[in-house]
Amino acid sequence: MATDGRGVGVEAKATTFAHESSPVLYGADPRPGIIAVEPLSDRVMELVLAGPEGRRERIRQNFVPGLWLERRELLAGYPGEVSIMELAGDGELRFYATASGGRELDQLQRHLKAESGESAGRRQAPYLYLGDRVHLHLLATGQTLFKGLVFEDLKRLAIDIETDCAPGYEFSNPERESDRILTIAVAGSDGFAAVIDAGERSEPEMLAELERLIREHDPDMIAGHNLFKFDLEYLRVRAARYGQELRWGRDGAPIRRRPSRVMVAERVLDVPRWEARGRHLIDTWLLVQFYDVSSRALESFALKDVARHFGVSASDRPVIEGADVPAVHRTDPARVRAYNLADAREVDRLVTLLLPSYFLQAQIFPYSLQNVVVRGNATKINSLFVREYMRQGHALPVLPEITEIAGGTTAVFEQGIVGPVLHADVRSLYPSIMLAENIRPARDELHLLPGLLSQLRDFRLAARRAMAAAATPVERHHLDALQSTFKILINSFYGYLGSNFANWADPEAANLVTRRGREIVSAMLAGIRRRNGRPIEVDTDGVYFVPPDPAAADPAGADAFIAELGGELPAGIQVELAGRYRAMLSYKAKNYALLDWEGRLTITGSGLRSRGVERYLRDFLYELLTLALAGRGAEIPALFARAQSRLESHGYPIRDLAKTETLADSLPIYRAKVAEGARNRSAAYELALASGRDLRPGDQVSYYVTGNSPRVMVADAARPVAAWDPARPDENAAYYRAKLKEYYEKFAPLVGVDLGGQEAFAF
DNA sequence: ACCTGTGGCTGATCAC
DNA sequence: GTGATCAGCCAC
Repeated sequence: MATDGRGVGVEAKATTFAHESSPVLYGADPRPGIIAVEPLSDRVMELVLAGPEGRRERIRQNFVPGLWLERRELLAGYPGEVSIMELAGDGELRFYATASGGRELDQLQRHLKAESGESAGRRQAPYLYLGDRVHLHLLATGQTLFKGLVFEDLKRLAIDIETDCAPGYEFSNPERESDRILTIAVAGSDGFAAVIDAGERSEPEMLAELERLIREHDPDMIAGHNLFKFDLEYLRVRAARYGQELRWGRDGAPIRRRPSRVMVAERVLDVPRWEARGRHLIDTWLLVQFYDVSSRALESFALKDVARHFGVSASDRPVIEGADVPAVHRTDPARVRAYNLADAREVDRLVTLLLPSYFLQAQIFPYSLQNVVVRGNATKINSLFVREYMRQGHALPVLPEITEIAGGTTAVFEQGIVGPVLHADVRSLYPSIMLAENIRPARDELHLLPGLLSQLRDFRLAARRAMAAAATPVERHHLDALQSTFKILINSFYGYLGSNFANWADPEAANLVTRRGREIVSAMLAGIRRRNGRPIEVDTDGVYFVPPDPAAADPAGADAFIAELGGELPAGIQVELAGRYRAMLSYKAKNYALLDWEGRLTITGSGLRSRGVERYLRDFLYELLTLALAGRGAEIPALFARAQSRLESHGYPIRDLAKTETLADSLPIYRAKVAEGARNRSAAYELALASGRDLRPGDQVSYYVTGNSPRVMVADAARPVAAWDPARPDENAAYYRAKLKEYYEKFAPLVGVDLGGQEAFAF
């Protein structure tokens, strides 16, 4: 084995332009072809490198970890070996201390914690310790993963298992002897696919065969849907039955598991972390969680629903009407195999859709692929600052004090149905303000932020231009992934300024950005009004308004109107026409419905389309709004009557009546909060507790309401959807009818339907 | 040990 | 019944 990999040939395909040459963005070490970085021991890192003809080589590097200190005196009395370096500049963290190995660094950190009484990461801590060794090594060396490679250079293997379930139980449990693994399907990017079948092998033989396949195909990444919470755990527990481990590491090391939390927007998920040395483990369920933060379009996170959403359902999937498939055809081995293989193929297609953006980020940020996925954008941007300040021997500032930051303007000026409507939007409002006014963090002595931001903007423009000129669809796809990744980063810089846990955050600068934003939007509103337009609703960087005359609603007229508006705004601020609509229902702030000129309806806002609302109500509202905005309001009472009678005749599938909620607290914490009176009881948690399953934050519970009265305590009357029996439908029709009626009475008058007679007098 | 932000709406529960 | 509070979801 080589001791230094610089001579290793890399079959890298050149990307279209030289963005990777920016050391601040990509790190100062251009070493290409790094597939993975793994701690081999306390003092040695192992790099997996792309070699000729798809081969993989391994080299070793010294690992010299360090941490930052405010004062030398903190080291007083520390018995271990430390070498200390004084840094330039005004930052408080002005000493960098290196230890001889990982264990020694942890020991040093414990000393500092005891000495200062503060743990790392706390605002007052006089030191900065980073526990992620791969991160630290990449920071210190300026290396990043995947330079000079394209996504397709990585060898992928998708995996999925089907398991048995004892009669009378709703879920498989690996601890139950009978609930053995039925099949294991694998599908590789090299076209390889196979199903390991319980009909042909004993369970330990199946596990050994899987291990052999992994060794043979030697994938750089192993992916699965719910891999972390289900498949790996299931395989591990079954393997343990036979005294086996899952030796999936590149060097044959067993995979390791540890508990972990992942923050996805407002949610905290309990997801264990798994490591297979020298390979990346990818859970598409987790990728989908992050995707959904911006799309909010997924009905469920189950593989088949997600595959359908992305249009990647495997064509060879057996068609089964109605219910969940595994339960139906577990008894039919051929179907289990086919279904299982379809799952694995879908997983691989999801990986190719959702992972490339993270692949590109891993070329930039000094993190492992797994951590690039789970770390927040502000944390990742912080790492760029740390890396460059470190390279220049510059001191780091401590975390700023927390202050309140005011947000964007939100307002509704008119409610009800209006039209036609234009949507004017300031292009990249906050980044544009930051660039136009040269807003940067006060503590950024090296002036990194303005450079990074303008560089990213230029790279993005270059990528978009190259995209337009791309010779092949594959190249265009790469460039699109690149430009959209840059866009995500560009939009993260404002959030960075306001972040609570970033060394160069600057609440004053963040407040300046939002204040300018409010001023710009208010200037835009004034411009619309001066031209006799009617603003309907505004949110942060965009305005919906009725133009002054019908001609301005035409494409040409709208463009001209928007151009005039834009002409009045400060230099560097561009207004664009974000949409033209035939009609709009303005309901409340951040809540509206739009009908475009092709007759398509889009609904926006939690009050109108939350997944927390039962599907039958959402569908009813969708149809109601479609009729209302199309000028067919007279048909709405009949729509209501149809839905009412359908409820009476149990005509809705239970899925349409059910609510699905995501658990946010762990069950013990929920119980404690309820006991203290800190929160109310809630149906989802009560059912989770009653199920006896090990449900965690991030898991979902679907339930419906039983009983006869419209006024029931939901937390008591709820039953799991899986317990619903079509032969004896016990859903509370009175409850669901009352909810429908409330909805009707709330929205019908808003869209101009006269509730008439008794209904009207009921007020 | 980990963590980007503010603003807004609704339903369920519970105290009054 | 009413209002307060919490939790959950969503827009940007």
